[in-house]
Amino acid sequence: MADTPATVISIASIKAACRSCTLKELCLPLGLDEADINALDRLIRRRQTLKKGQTLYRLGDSLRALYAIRQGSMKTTGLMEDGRVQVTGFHLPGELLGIDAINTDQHPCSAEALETTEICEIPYHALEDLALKVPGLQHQLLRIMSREIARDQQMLMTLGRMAAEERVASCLLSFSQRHARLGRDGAHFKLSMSRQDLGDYLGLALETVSRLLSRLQEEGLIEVSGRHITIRNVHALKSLGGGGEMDRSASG
Amino acid sequence: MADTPATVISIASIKAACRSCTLKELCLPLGLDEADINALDRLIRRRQTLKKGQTLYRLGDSLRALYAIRQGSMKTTGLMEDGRVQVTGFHLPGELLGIDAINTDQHPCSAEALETTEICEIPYHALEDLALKVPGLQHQLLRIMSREIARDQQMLMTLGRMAAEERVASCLLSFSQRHARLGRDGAHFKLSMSRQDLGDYLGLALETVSRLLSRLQEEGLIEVSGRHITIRNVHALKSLGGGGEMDRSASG
DNA sequence: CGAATAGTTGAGCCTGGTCAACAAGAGTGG
DNA sequence: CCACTCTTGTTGACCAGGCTCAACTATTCG
Repeated sequence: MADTPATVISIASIKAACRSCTLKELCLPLGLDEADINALDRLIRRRQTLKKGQTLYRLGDSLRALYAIRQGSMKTTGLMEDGRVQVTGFHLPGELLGIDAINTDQHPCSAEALETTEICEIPYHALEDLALKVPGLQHQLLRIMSREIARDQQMLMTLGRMAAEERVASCLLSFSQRHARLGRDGAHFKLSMSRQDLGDYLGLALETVSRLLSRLQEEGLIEVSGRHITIRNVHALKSLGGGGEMDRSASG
Repeated sequence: MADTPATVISIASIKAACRSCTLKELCLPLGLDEADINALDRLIRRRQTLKKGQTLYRLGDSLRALYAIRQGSMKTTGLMEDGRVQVTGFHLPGELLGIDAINTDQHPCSAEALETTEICEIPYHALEDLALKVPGLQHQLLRIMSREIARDQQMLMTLGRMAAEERVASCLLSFSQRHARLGRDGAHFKLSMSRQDLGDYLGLALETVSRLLSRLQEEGLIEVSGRHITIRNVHALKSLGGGGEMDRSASG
């Protein structure tokens, strides 16, 4: 079985290559031509698989690479001295992690897999160098960072000005839209995070999240069965949650 | 008086030039050498002065330029359909506005002057082009955007997990630190925004902000006289507000 | 100087947090 | 495959932080 290593490597690298990745229109390669994607490909270190609960990096780690999610999901969390947690984001395939570390070369948050998750590792300094040579890549990188800023600011509004029920509705809509963009059913999905995680994301107690999911179900807007969510009335949900996280994203 | 236009223009452009700007170590020019700063200078459109209440751009405006604050202060605000407001940031000299618009080429928030404010306008597409040629500029741009993401995520923690008194303390510390970085007295400063603005930033009612400023004064941590704030006990304030907005900033 | 805006303080209420008990899944080993 | 345990989720009772409404005071601005 050790007689065809070249073939094995080649198959592996094709599988992981950006140019054959179904996510390339959602990820860094967006807008790049074949040659540029190949250049990007050369720089990407091959896949890494994390199991549920494993961390990709921790608060304070120095920045070595950015990470793109191929499959699965992650959460990023910030921490206060007294142990209070804020989930700063849930991340789905095609999304880029670690960009908040560029400023200080240290990660200001930790990233943990919510389920078995596959990751592409993109050495950061090489990426920056390549971005100088590939205008489309620089642009896409700036766009992704700008999108993250706009998303976070939308989240500031969610936390600062929305009532608890609105926050939960907004969050569900966001998941729904992001699932749909991945080509999945936006009306039915499974949450990969706990009620606690949702509460730490939405600035609510886990009991409140649970109660509000129940209430939204009673109101006929959704159906809940543990972590399985079915959207029953998108319109009513939107009138509560303000259209979800606005995500005038990379494809706009 | 119209007989020396050349001289007048020249003086004006020297005054506005990045290379002679006291803020260059806090702004885009950080880390650039003389030649690169000059290239950046050529691209910057000259100063514009906004009076209190004037807007630099509004939600939905298309992105033409980024803006650096030379003097004064601004707030950026997001809006919900029903009129609820979230202040997404207060901005002091040396800070860059508009980077959240890169993603969609449209500003997702409005920017309004809190007092008489001077602005440098940096045409965005020209800046992106220049960043391809000047590695230090690309890096600084990425850093500034990364810093904004880290700041916003810190703010998510403030809104999601801090009690009202902690939020106010954290906000005051942040102002204090940013004033100090501008070479001003970090222990005594004048707020340029109303209690309403602070509330819209911190996710609180304006009455709550007012009450908590009074309470912090009673507790001996600060002195308040209208918009004049004196920090009396930084340590106690930090133990409340968690060290202010972490701002391991551009100079790190 | 008067009007309008901004800030302070009080009273009462309500949303969402805390504490607690229980139920339902998920993972493990016999 | 089932029993046991541990984790996760649900629901209730009660409490309190912060919001709303309101009256009053202090500034700012014309």
